[in-house]
Amino acid sequence: MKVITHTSSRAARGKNLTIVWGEHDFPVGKILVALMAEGLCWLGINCGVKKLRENWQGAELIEDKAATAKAAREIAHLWPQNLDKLSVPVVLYGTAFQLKVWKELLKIKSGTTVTYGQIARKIGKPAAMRAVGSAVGKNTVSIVVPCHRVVNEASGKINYGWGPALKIALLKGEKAA
DNA sequence: ATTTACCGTGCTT
DNA sequence: AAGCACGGTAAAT
Repeated sequence: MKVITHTSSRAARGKNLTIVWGEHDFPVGKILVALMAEGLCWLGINCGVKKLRENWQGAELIEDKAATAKAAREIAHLWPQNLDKLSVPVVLYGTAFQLKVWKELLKIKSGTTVTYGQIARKIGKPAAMRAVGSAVGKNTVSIVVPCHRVVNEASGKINYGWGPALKIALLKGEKAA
């Protein structure tokens, strides 16, 4: 899987960008797939365009289901084991710190989980697990960048942007496969 | 069992 | 430019 990264703050994101998006079926719900010229820049679960607009403020958003169908089909087909074979490049916009965290997420094997603390240690900032938590939460390409494989160290506390039930469903699907 | 300290980000003042 | 709230964990109370 090809990954393209851009360092930017949230506010600077989306200027002069055209993004096409569409909603498609996925085993655990509807996914909203968004593509820009470089590749896949957003994947939300049951989320609606509102979230997309919040994250790409300055961008021009165009609904075009036909344009996103191919990528969506590929994602549904490759999940859960083979997402790293995705032919569409993944485009990540974030701060240097966020990009580091997201790249760590990409290394997590399907069917396994890591804790926020482990990621903090891996990126050389062992005390920054809270920051890792917020960076994980700001991931824009769910499922492909497996933010759902990051769990709390203690007890069964589950926190997930698209709802805890979805996180469980994703993990269950990957474990079973 | 509660509180404190740690870090990066984005929103508010 | 400074302050605040958020999010997860280990250590101190």
